[in-house]
Amino acid sequence: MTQFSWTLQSFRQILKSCIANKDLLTGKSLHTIYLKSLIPSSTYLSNHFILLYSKCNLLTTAHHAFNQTHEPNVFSFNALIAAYAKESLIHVAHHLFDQIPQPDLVSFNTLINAYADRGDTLSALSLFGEMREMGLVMDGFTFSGVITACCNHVGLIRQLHSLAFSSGFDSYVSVKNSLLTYYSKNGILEEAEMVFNGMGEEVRDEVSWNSMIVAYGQHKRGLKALALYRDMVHRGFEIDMFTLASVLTTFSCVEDLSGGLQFHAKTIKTGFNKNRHVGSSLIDMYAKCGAGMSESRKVFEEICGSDLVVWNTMISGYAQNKELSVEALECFRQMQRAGYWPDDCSFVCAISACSNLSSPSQGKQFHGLAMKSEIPSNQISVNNALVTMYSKCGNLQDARKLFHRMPQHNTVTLNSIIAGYAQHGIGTESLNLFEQMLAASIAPTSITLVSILSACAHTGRVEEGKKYFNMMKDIFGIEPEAEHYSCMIDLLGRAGKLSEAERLIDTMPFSPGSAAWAALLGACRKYGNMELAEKAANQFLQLEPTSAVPYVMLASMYSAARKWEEAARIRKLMRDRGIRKKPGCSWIELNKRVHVFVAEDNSHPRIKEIHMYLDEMFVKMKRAGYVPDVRWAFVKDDETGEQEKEIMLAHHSEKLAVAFGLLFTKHGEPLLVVKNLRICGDCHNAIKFMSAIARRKITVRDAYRFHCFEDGRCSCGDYW
DNA sequence: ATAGGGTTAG
Repeated sequence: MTQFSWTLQSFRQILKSCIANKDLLTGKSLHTIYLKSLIPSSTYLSNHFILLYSKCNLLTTAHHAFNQTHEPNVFSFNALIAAYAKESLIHVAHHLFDQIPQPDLVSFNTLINAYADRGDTLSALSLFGEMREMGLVMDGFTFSGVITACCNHVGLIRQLHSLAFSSGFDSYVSVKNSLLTYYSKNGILEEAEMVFNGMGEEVRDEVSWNSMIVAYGQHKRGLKALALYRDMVHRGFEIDMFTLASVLTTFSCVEDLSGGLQFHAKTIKTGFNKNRHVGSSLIDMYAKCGAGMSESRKVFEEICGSDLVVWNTMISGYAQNKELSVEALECFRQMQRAGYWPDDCSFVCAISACSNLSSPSQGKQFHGLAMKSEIPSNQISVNNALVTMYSKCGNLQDARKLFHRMPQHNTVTLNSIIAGYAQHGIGTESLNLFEQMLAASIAPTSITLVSILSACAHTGRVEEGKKYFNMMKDIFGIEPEAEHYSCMIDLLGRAGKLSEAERLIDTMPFSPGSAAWAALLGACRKYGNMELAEKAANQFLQLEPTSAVPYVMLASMYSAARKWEEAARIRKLMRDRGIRKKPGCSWIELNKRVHVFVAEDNSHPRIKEIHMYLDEMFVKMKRAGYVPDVRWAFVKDDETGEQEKEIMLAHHSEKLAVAFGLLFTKHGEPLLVVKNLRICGDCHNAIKFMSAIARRKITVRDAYRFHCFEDGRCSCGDYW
């Protein structure tokens, strides 16, 4: 008898260590021995086999072990429910839950947490209600789980807060910590602070401190976050990878590269730079603080055993540095080759890279791949990225189709489609959707307003723009930011209301940024207001001393006004200061390859044919009434003749790209050309003629909006 | 109970 009980006990002990070490091999042989042995079936042992298989992600085996359990108890059910919840098979988990004769606290907590993970607030809450009706005892885990499940609903969080208070559950630090976290995530820093301060020194633990650091970072309070970190060090708290990762995200949020560099050194000293969480925070920090991706890459290569999130951080870094979008897609493929399955996040980043590139063929490929991989939950963000992708690839029809087919919309979905219509100059649709949004009581965000105001600006809707701008603070509760003011200055200036635009810039509640002055400068150019242009250019230069934009603008304005000496003076100034015009660059996709053209650059292999084609085209265009507008030729010296200027114009990158497209695609096929800067005025006129002569639909996406040329007309109605 | 990745504008 003693012999036998010793065996059972040794079984228990070995099995426990197998679970702790995820030692499947030993565990499985133990299981075989157990089944064949004469040991009477023990529910306790069976349950631990279920746990083992669940921990090793062997769901089917775990279920099989459950079926072999002679008298499954609540513990057996709970173990299996946790296994299914881990695999996101919540329906099965709930079905099992329903079969438990008397679910206990752990059963409820497990299922509530599973629903919280999926963001299913309603199901979590109904379980919580059931518990209360049954009078079942709760604990801190129950509350933390329900709070997590309500993470997007401030109202519910407040209610849970007061319930926790009245029932005494707020004495659990974990409950306070999750309240703090979710108040902050919902944008209410004050309440998070109140929870943190209300805890008092003796209650706060590392989790509270780390959570509060993250909260300050999320609200761009970099100094506060750092002060808190120093306080932690001062008080002798252990600085672990949680703290380091939390502080690093703060640097990303406030784009503080020098602070980030200092912390990088700290992570190397402690060896945490090789940790996945800390490492990906470092990668993200470098990517977001404008250090380019070379630093990120170095960190990436030092991480011990990367995982999906680390890869996604790299992909997203490349995609966010827009000019590295090709590298983003390359990184996605590297990840696949390394054996990782892309998740929704990987797809969002890759699709966004396709939007940056205006590469419809690759975008479509990712669309298909995402559909095939049946991404669980959060499909909505993949679809949002796709809506933008189709729109930015000039295919508003498909963007709209997808929008209507989507099973669910959120604010980002609406922002995306509203922006799509705005960029295509279809102001009516943007405003319609916005009104629908308001009617459905969906709160617009600051980004929605940027899109709406720019939709008004692109289509000359001055009164509506003013109306919405004035509603921002009082009706929508959105404080106008620099971007909104720039839109308004653009809106007014473009409509010829220059003095009103100037008044707005002078009466802004904070000092205007470079974008505001650039908008005013653009308007001055359109209306030939030299005096105001000088002022705007000077202000702009103070903020961005290395930019070529104001020089180029002023020089061309002086030339247009036939003030040659002034134009020459500006060009000399620019030369003397060593400032160079950012080269215009256009690209077009053909047979899944991107062809890039730079003005005056003859490196494309087919450039001879392109020039010949353009020569012939110009003859036809001039016959149809095209007159080259040499004001748009940016000459470097002052002796350039008219003839030479015309040739320079003819070699602008957008004309080269369009000509290439016309030459090498099937007749009738629409073209999409993308330009890094704003389209030039002469090209805008020329492409109208080209669209009529070649009978093609030609879409040009510039840095600002879409121009869709057809039959000699542009969709912008020449209002740009 | 805390830490790493995402979509929208300009």
